[in-house]
Amino acid sequence: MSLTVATWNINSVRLRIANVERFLKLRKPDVLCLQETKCPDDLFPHLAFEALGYRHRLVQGMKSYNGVAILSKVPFTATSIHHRCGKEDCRHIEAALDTGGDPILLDNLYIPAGGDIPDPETNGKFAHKLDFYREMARWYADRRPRPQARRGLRRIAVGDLNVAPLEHDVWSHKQLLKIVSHTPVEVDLFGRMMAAMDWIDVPRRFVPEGEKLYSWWSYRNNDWRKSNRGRRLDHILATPALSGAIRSHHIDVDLRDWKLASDHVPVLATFDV
DNA sequence: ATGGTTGGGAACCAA
Repeated sequence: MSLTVATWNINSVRLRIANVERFLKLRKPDVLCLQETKCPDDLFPHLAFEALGYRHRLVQGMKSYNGVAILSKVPFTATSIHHRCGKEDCRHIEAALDTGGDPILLDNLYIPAGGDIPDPETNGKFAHKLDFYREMARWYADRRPRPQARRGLRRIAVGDLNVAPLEHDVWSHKQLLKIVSHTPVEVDLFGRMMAAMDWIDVPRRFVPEGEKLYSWWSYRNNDWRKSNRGRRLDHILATPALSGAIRSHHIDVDLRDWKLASDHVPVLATFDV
């Protein structure tokens, strides 16, 4: 079957529920992973998703900040809520998608943004971000199968990872080297997390590293398209077992122009599973 | 500089 997974930092699911519905009707992903829902679980707009056929939902939200949700047409069996760095701040949930055969494990991640100053000594938010990456790298390393079994491990990780790892994942590599999201220490830790599971960077399968690719544009630009000072902060990763199943990707840039747009746009990938 | 949330103004967070 064809499996399309979408990830979107929605920056308040209640405020932008009409945009979410419009997107789901337009692209019809099988699974949508949201970050920054900013919505306690008892207020989550379940009915809107139920009405569009997203009957399987895993939601972990809190008041004001963070929050992640997996909305799926595909049934999932096992689910996990992960607490990271000793906090319960709603940044990582996991579901096992039942697409026939072995389940496909799906991680929905909202990694800390890290604040303004890229110094863990003076900025606790940046320290938290680095700790989160270290914890994820260790967690994936512990789950990486032995080489002879690696063929079988089907896992997808998506989300707002708040790091733009490649030179052309930002509008100016040189000018962002000291800006949080593109500093060498973050890019190194991103690489360590990638190596821990042998992750494939799905969009970069289709877009060469020399081409610009963004999923986020600041609200603080008058004309985001004209200035085009973007960054690729939202990612879709897949294990080598899914390498031959990757069919296509799409970054829904035009949604940045919708009324009441999020500063992030959806990233989608389609697999033949 | 802009925007969301909370809470009823200003602070915190986003990146």
